[in-house]
Amino acid sequence: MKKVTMAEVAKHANVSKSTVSQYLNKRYDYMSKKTKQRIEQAIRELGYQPNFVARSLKQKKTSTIGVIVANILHTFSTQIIRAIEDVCHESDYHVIVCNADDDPDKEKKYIQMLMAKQVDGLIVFPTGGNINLYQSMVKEKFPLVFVDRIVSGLSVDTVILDNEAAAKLAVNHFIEKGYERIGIVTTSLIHNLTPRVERITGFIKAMEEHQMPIRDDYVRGMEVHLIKEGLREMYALDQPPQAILAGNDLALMEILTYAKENKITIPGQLALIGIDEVSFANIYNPPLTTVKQPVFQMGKKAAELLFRKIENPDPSGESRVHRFEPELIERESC
Amino acid sequence: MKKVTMAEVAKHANVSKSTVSQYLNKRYDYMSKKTKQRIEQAIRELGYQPNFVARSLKQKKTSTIGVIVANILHTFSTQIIRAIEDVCHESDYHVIVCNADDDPDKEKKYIQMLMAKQVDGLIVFPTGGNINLYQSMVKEKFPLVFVDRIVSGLSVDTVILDNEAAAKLAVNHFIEKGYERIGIVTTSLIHNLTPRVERITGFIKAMEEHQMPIRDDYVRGMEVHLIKEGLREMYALDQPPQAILAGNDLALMEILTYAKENKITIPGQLALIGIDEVSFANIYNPPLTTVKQPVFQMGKKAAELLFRKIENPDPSGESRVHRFEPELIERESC
DNA sequence: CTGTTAGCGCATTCAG
DNA sequence: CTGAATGCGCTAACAG
Repeated sequence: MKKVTMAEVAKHANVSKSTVSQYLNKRYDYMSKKTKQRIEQAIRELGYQPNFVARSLKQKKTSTIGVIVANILHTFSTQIIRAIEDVCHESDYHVIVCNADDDPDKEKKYIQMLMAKQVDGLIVFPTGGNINLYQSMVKEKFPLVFVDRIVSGLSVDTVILDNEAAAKLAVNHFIEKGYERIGIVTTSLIHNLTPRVERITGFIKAMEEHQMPIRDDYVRGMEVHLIKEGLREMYALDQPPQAILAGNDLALMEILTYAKENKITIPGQLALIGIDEVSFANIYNPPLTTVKQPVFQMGKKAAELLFRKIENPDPSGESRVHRFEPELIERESC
Repeated sequence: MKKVTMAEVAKHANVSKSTVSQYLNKRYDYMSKKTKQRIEQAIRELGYQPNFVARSLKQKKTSTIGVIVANILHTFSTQIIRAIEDVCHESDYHVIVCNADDDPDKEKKYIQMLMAKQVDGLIVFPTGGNINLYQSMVKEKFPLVFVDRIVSGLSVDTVILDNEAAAKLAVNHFIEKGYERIGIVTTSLIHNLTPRVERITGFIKAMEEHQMPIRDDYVRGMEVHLIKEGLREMYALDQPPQAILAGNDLALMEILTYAKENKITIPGQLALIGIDEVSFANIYNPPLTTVKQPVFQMGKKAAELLFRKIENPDPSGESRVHRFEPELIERESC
């Protein structure tokens, strides 16, 4: 493990450190051809690699951003991460990803860790449990973008799906296909997370618009491991639902498992639509009708918003919510 | 964006910087209660956050490792990454993930970038295209661990599946179930990547052990987008295979798609086993028999090997290949 | 127990 | 066109 420094390169090339520095930063304006070549040669011979850490310290810029997802088990999270990474790599930013695991304490720890590491900005899927921390970040004008969840009363740019529209798309499709007993199943609602709440709201609104009755029995938000039990209860009703909207990919997996275990045919006995695209939607038997989020654009937008904040900090601190439109991909499960 | 420094904390608490530094590094041994409290208070009042970058520069340690995967589209890659991240977060390391996209040039760029960023070590799924670079890293004793692929002639600890065993497990299962016309389909072999080559070798050996004939027609390695065409050719034979081993998850997806498009029933008309576990194996119709890699242990092992190298650099530079045993998960596709 | 001194490797004035 | 000087924020001896 060696460590060639700029000083050694300078000595080797018979120039001063600052000349080397200028060379590295492509300020060739007033540099003689000969000097340039000597430096190039010295760098090659010594195998010199600039030290980013030292540069970061000096420049107060690490060219690194942090991404904290609430729960990496969601396909959506991983897809967004990939989109962010793509954009960042193009712009020569590095990305450090952390998974808060739906735990506000972990989220807090990661935010502090990443700030201590002097990341230039943060994209977070907020758990919602650290309002004070978020607030202080806003106050200090730390570049911050939220994804997927709205934290009310806070001025932070937020990239999010039009969740109500997503649920409506699904409900309308169910109704078009002639289904009447329609339900929605999603993961736990106890934390009032935006997507889940909005999807339920959208579901209810869409049903009302069509004058369809809404049965509480058919509207369920439960922790993942309780979903199967919830489905059992629904199926124990005298009139179980004919169609179910899966609020997200995790809920979808549970419903699929339940259907398989209980030999419920899809779409014969149960019409199914999932919000969130899943890798196997196309090849499943039957292929799964899903409501797809424009993940790549959303990730890209989040990164771009962050870059803008990093590169020209807006003193006004204005922010807005950027909604993206979902799209129904009709396949055969409904 | 403020930036409270240690100096300000020191001034605020009426002590010197080094005392604060000692406090932060929990060297309380010879510190008076009062001083300690004053420092604590100053930190709280000022909202001081230590600057990792400065510390890293001084200590020549960033507590960050880099992971470069050859191709992040493989489930295996993402699973290993998750395992590595879990282990690292426990040990307070950060992880920067890069995707070389099977491109040696990208790989090279990322290796250099990460080393410039002074990561303490690197876990890489080598593309195999940068032997010289790998060699110079070894020579400089830069902490390095390879995953999934062996680079011959290089002394680097490597974590890898016993790929031959994986293929044998599958072949044996096919044979037990009475299949005779058995094939293997995997992604392109032109780069001689370890897993693919070894899986084919394992396949052939297992067939030979059972005195089964090996038809070249049934042994195919093709780029992902050509697999369907390859399958078409296999099915145009007078005797198409009755059983196919999918060499990895990408190949499996293609086979599944082809089967669906051509209404080939599984396992009725085609028995199928995939190497690599996929998220939907359990809920697919039929549930998919797979050969599973012990991903978590492999990721953990890779991280631990790297930590050991980082923490006590072994002057001998010895290294070995760490093989992990695959496991057949029998479901219903064979 | 606490303060002083010296860098880590680099970028940036500001004189030559 | 080039070099000397200064400091980013922190740690690490070494003195008190």
